[in-house]
Amino acid sequence: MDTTERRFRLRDALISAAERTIEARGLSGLKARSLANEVGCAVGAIYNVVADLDDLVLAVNSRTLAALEGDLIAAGQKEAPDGAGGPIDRLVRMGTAYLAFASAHTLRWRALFEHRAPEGKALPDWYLDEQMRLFGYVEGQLCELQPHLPAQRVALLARTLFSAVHGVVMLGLEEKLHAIPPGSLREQVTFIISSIGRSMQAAAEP
Amino acid sequence: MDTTERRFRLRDALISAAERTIEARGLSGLKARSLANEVGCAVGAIYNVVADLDDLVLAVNSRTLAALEGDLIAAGQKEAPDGAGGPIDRLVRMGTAYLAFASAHTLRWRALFEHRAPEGKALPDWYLDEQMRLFGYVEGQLCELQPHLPAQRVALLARTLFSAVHGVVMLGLEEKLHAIPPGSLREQVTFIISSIGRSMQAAAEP
DNA sequence: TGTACATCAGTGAACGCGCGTTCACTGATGTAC
DNA sequence: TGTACATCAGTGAACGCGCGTTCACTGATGTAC
Repeated sequence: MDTTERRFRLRDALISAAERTIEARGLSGLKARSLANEVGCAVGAIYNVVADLDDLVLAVNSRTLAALEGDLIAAGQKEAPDGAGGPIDRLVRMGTAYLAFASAHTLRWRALFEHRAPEGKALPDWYLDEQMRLFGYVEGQLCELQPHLPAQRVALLARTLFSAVHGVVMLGLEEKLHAIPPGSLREQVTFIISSIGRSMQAAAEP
Repeated sequence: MDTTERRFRLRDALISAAERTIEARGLSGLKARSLANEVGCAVGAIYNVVADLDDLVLAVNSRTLAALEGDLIAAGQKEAPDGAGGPIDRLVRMGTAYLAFASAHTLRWRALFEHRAPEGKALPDWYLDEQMRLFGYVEGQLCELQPHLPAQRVALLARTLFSAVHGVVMLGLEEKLHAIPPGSLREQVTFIISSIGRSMQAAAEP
């Protein structure tokens, strides 16, 4: 086996192990030693293949974003079962998919938001691009809803809509305050998206 | 000076110092040694008066909740300058007050949500009660909006509305993705509250 | 008022732990001849 | 094919740091007589 191939495999194994660990124990449960133990290498070996544990987290988050993106695209393209199929309907399905993803991979999803770039070192461009791409899908729907809105405006509305949904999902999945039954969480996500969506639509027809 | 008086003063000084520290450096910036240094006592003295650093954080959060509550009440009672004054209008003012509080005390406000009870030890009742009280104000407005809704339902809607606003404020104040100008953040908060509020109102008149 | 004693707030060095990262070393792999 | 050598992945003990918490001690304060 090639030497660069070995390196690649180790790196990949580390990312996967980190992914599993974060999924099971959360971002703060990620430790160099147990990671090495899991993939069956020495602690030092990690640093042959990765600059930092932070690097590893970034790689995991990148995978998570990609998976989330896949789900959102699928949800946006899927034809509505009940026949209704405007942009609002697609947004609702995307929101529901977001909730489903967050429910299924809570800790891994939370890691996306918990992770902070270590003081002074900025996030790499490719990572920011991935984030932007996700917002893009929401913006696409909003453009369809209100074709004559300036792009700047659309970007802001997309952020707002995303943030609102995100907030409901985030606090909803927190065990803290008396857990909400999953069914009503779904209902609430649907409710706020269609509320806000209709409101945006109404604003377009004065 | 009485000995219990001295204890009380030290405790109070510690809470205040912790409050200032959290406001300035965030929850993770709170250290026993620098705290002791700030109030001018030895590290050990802290533990005469407080069980834990966690205790201290709880006390600070309690104060923060009280301050926030004060602002929300004021905002809810204040008469609308433009004359409009239904429950939706009051909710909008409360949401704006929430945003203002979070902007003015970002790190202290964030500490409310970052803090986790240390594995196994639950939060004290009085703390949970304080949280509940805050939700109560939102529920009050919703009841006025839809008087015939069952209490359970109102509670859920209040949570949803709060979470949505919270999400917008939280992600809006994050520097991460290209800071949003404060003006448009305010506008967006107003927008989602009135969207959701109108939607709830409409649901009441079938 | 003075003296002896007990209490307990106050002290800060030291303990203990967790953990990321390094580094001198080893040994397998690949290359040159 | 065989031998000598160089490279570099792999090793894991050790370093270093941060930090919450403890604990043996000290000295001020309050109390009893």
